[in-house]
Amino acid sequence: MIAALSALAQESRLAIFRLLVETGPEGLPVGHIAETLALPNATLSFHLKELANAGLVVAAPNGRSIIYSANFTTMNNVVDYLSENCCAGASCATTVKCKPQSAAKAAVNSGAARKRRGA
Amino acid sequence: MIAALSALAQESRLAIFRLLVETGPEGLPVGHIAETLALPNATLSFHLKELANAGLVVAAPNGRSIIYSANFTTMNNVVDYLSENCCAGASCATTVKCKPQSAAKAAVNSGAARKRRGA
DNA sequence: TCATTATTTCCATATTATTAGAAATATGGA
DNA sequence: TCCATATTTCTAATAATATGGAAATAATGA
Repeated sequence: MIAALSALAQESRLAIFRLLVETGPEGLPVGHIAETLALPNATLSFHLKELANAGLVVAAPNGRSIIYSANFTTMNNVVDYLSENCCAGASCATTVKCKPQSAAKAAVNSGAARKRRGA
Repeated sequence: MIAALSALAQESRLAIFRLLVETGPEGLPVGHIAETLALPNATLSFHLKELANAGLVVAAPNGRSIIYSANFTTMNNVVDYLSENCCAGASCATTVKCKPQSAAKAAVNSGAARKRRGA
């Protein structure tokens, strides 16, 4: 749990993770992330490793690229944990779980959802 | 947002915050927290300042003590933000918000809720 | 005012995180 | 095999965070 929170508590990594969540289950190659976020290769590689260690992202080699994608299961666990420790359980117990990836992606692509993510 | 995540991404601070959430809105004096968690004064003071800077706890001087309590509003914002960035919005939009403090405290004191918090 | 209690600030030290250039590795195609 | 592309590892510098003893501050009551 500390590992996941720690991984997200960093500007670049939070940006990487958000990008991957927005992208959905198909993920993105490292080079594309580097270009989008203007991060040097070594720096990005370091942060991706941190995210992967925390189980927040998953790597899938594909030809000479490596595709990274968000791990929604881990993120659900984080949100659940914080909900329970914030709200002390019962009053947040009706939280609706995240749909797995295809549903999540559809949600991302809706305009209303996108608007709120700027926060 | 980074500040709040960063504040929670540390063993001692997460323990402090959880203790204050469990305690509820009446909060605890610093000395009581120090004793419960076996933390040296200076160390605890440092971590409480971090939590306060992140807006996760609030300090209220009371006689020669200072009472710290959890700030549920900030924590709700954190959970909301992560829900939107994890679940990409729509599928988590029905999340029930935490009741303010008295309700949260009641929830804490229910056995079922307590059981789940061990995670 | 003085003693007591509660907490913070000061300080030094130790540990861990972040950054990014350059070299190394791995893959696929000519 | 050789080249180009994609990514990681190596390395080292810098910065930030964590720790806790000791002194300082603040508040209460005698």
